[in-house]
Amino acid sequence: MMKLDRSFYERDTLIVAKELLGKYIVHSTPQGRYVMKITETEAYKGTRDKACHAYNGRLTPRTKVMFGKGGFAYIYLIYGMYCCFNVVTEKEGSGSAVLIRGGVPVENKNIMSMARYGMPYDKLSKNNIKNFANGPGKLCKALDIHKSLNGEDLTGNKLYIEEGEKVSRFNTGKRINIDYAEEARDFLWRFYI
DNA sequence: CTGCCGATTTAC
DNA sequence: TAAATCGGCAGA
Repeated sequence: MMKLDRSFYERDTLIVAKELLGKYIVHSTPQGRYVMKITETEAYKGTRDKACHAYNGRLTPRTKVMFGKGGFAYIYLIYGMYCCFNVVTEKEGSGSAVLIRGGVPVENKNIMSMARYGMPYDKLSKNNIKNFANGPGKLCKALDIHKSLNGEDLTGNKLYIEEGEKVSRFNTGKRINIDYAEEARDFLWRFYI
């Protein structure tokens, strides 16, 4: 399947966020390929977006990757225990990214189930399956994505995104858990299937 | 250096 | 409904 190249990511963050729906995230490891279809994204649009870590040009060791070229992984630790996986978008200096908020397993469900729940996929309850990766922390756990992959080039061979399934319809809503972001709180920058 | 708090998840 | 849990960031 076709890997997305730099030009895909170096576009408007809202467009990238929408077009990422249905695409496949691939984490290639010695244990195999962890593959998930993206079902939920949120756009964080640079220095003018009060919900974005790069708001007001805040350039710190953590946000540095966001200010780089599009098509790199921005991965950070949240609440001291969960990772969030983002795709850096637009041109260098923009400070924009798309948060991958949810997905469903596509291939190698067993190794992902082991990473997520510590048990094989066919042992999972209906609830386990429903909650497999319907949140950014859960998705990272299932894909075995951790902070050491921060800054990884998504046009490389370790962590990348492939063409996936065609998505004809999707929903739009407010971004989750950014109540502090004043007017930006109401932007409809969350997209989900 | 100190102190607060978060783009969450899970258990009670 | 609230605890878990700690790195990042701002302010002193």
